Amino acid sequence: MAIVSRLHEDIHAGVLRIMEEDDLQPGDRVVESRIADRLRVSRTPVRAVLDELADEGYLRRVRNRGVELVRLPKRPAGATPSGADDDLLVRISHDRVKKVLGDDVNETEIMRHYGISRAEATRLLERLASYSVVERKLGYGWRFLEGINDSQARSESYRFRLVVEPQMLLQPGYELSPPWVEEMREKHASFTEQKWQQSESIRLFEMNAAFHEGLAVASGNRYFVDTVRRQNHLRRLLNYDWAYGYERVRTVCREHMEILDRLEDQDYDVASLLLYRHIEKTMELRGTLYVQTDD
Amino acid sequence: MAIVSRLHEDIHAGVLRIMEEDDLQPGDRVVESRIADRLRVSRTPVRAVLDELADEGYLRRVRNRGVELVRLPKRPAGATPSGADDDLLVRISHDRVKKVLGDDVNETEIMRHYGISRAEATRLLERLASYSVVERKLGYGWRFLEGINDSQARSESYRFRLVVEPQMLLQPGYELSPPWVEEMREKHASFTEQKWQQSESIRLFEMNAAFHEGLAVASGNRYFVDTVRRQNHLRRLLNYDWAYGYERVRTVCREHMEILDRLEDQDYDVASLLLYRHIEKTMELRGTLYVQTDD
DNA sequence: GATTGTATGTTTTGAGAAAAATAGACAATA
DNA sequence: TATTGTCTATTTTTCTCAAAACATACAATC
Repeated sequence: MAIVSRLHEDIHAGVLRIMEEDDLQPGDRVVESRIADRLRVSRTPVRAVLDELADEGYLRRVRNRGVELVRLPKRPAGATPSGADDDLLVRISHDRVKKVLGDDVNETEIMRHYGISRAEATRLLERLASYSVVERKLGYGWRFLEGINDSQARSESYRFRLVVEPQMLLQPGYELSPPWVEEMREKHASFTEQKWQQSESIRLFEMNAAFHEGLAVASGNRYFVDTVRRQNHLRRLLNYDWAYGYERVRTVCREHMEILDRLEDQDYDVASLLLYRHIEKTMELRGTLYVQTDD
Repeated sequence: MAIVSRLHEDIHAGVLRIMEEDDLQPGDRVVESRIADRLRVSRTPVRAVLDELADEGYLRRVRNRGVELVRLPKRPAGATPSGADDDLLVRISHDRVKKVLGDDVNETEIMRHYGISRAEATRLLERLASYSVVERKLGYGWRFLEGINDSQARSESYRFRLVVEPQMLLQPGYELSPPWVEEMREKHASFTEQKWQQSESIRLFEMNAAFHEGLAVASGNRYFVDTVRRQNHLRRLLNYDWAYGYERVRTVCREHMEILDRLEDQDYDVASLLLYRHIEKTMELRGTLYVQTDD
């Protein structure tokens, strides 16, 4: 009855989220069909996940009465929502940078190298193609686009973001969701308060990505959201090291908070300008830094 | 020996392009291995395409001497580069708008409805997902994202383009390719000179898409290019009718030419502003038009 | 009357074999 | 010596079938 499929993982996360959202207390009943409806899924896989949670002791199954909450499992604060697929995507990109993979690859090579099925290999390569990391050759095989990791690609990405992100704050009807702002403030605080460790860099990256994505969501325009999300994916593949120290972490957090402050005051023009400067500054730092660290 | 696969189609187009680029004259030899190298493909499929062209009488095969050009096949002026896959993509979107397909679909349904294999159905749905037209449900099946065709989505698209497209003309190092400008001028001229027919609307759409994409390419920034390309794909799925008359066609062509004029004069600021107004005007026209024609 | 438990039908996924298509090597030829 | 013709190995695609996973209907239970 263990968690097997993608669906089970998703539902597992979904059940936790719903129980939190509904502020369920120990003893409250968890209604299987409600959850299924809200996740737009049938009861079958929901039931399996509930059984799983019952086995782990978080829920209790009562014959013919369904399940009731025993205690909420705590979600790790900076839980990465990325699936197993994403990890492989990152691994492939890194192996490319480390020259483990050559300019050209074919599906069979990926299959064997990472021990996955052909279908998976195809899916991965297609996703990498959608991020312009690889492209399909006319015949068999794929090739990595040159300059994946050079300062050129990075600079293009920043210039692109400089155009898009500040403008999305100026869209008509721009509106942040207060709970999201709340959550962001908490997460940022946790970084400035505790001591900085290199091992936190992934969590920091994810928070950063979530910040920019959230700003896009508030524009109410799906194309801004798509765009920011794509750029986040791309950055996840390329900028995997946080090469700066604690000072930079503090600065980033402070700048993010300033932007939120302004947005909450509906001072969109200033917020937009601050976001512009924020991205610009990162671009400049990257520019100087990567001269040394690149391959 | 007929053209079978995607690769053959691509190579067919590639061979024609190369022969044009190299300005080959009747009697000149066509070197198989050169073409294969330039297209980054092995000789095998190139050979098949050359045989095909020989069968059609454009090339002549001489035993142990390869092939020589007899006459260049003329490419239709407004050739649509879209494959058979794209047609189905459009059909599915339209069937959705016409309510032939419901909110939710599954792969089997698509398979049966369009008489295609499972693999194809999956591919199509995944592509539609990459354009945010459908999304995978957590369990089995896919669902159309609401508002695919309502004025909301359209308005979001225009607002997004208003931000991105004018700015890309202002990127450092912006440079149009003279041959491309030349080609565009010719194509536009062909529309203003001849009588307007509704049947030309697809060709007009493709020219329009190529215009905007070309402006992006000149920015030298892959992310602008990706973005414009995605928007073009999306518009291909949604705005399939050119609902305006000849007057509007002329206006669009004139505005495009004005933008090219300014760009060639390196007057980027004005070009950017003109492009902004151009998109804005289209947005306003669409807004009034679709109130009547939308479901 | 809503919810759970159970059974059944559908849909998707996965693995493996056969077929199709492509890449690459080598000899023959001009 | 470069290019073509020919042949073989490799890769990808397609198909089929079984198994897994999911959706749904219906009876049982509170």
